[in-house]
Amino acid sequence: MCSSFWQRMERDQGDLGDIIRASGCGSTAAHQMSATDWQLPPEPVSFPSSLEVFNDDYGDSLASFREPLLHELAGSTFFDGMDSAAGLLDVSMVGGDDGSSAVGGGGGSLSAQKTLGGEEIKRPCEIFSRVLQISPRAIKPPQILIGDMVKVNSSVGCPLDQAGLQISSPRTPGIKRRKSQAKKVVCIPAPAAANGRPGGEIVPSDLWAWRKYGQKPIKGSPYPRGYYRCSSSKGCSARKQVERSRTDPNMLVITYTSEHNHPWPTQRNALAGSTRSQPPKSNSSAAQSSPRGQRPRTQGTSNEEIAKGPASMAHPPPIKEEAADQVEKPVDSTAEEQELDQVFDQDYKAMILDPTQPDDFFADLGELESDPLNLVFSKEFLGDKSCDEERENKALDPFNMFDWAGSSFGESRKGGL
DNA sequence: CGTTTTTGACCGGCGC
DNA sequence: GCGCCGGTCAAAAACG
Repeated sequence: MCSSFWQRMERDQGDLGDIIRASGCGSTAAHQMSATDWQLPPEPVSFPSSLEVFNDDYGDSLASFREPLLHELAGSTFFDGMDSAAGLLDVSMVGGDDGSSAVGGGGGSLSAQKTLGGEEIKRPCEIFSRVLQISPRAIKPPQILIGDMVKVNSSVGCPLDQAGLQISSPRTPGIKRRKSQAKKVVCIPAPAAANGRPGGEIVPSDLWAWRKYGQKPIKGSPYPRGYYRCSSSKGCSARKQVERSRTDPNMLVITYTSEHNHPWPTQRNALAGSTRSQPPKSNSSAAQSSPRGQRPRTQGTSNEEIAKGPASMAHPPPIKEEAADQVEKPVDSTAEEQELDQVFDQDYKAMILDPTQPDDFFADLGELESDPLNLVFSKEFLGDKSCDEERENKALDPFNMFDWAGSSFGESRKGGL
């Protein structure tokens, strides 16, 4: 399929350190989950489904690609379906300045990576390559780099630049933030945005446990940016920022900063307070106007503006805590939402159970023992299929699986400044 | 009780 | 030095 990609990679290895783009290609099984399924909207919507990964890691390249989300998104048939619908799947990695950030840490191999804990994890090779496989389309021209500034190809759906997001290397004079931190930027479709779900956006979570510690409105963007830090481990300095693309609300821009200093959590370490029921939409306005600390905690989703925060993100599909994930879904979700969920479930089931999957995805996953994703799939999808319908639906619920949840977008906080 | 989200306040970098 | 802006802190309240 996309073997040409790797071939090209080898051929252009010198440039890969700077830019790697695997363009999506079209077509996959017609019954696979489509972009519309992903977004939930009832009708096809042409959105730029792209996954952009920028690595400004100063040498810590893809090898440091430890974000489960990236792996999931990249490796799952999830995006495969999206790809088929949108006809585009972009995976871009902009390496560090030293050029040593080629895929696989210079070795050109993604077959193995080390966690900070020294634990060797096998994976990216399979998963990532799979992404490439679903993208037989010709490789796009390299992104445009202006100095150290990353500029995203304008044709790409995830306009980081448009989102006002700029990643610069520490060398870039004038554009220097507090610390020269490694950053990985991922652009993914924002389902909720597309379907106009009142609850606000839905942000895909990864297998890490994230705790939201702040949200700020970003100048020039109607959407606030949420700040999350890893709560899997106390000493972990990993952080991520989630925001919507300024110009393309359908896209979410997730910026990962710092690295996790611990292995992937095999179990959510905390649930309390994380799974909040969705409050009635009616009180959202009141909640927002309420003074801090006094307002009813019922804001949540409901809203219009403030969604149930990425609480979800704080709950990576727990490899063990299915119930917790299920709670992600609003207890009092509207009929509309439930309907959408059902549609989603059906499509997703079709996808998952699709025997015609080009690759034995699960088989490969089986090799990824240390990969949480593997655990998730094996347990939630493969093992529970015989259970009751409800359980099945939940288990198959892509939102739960990827631990989607509304993020707190919207004008939420006007303060902060 | 432990964890979460929310959000105003605070801090630091940057441009003028 | 000042103001703007982004990122973080921390108190309050909610949740299981």
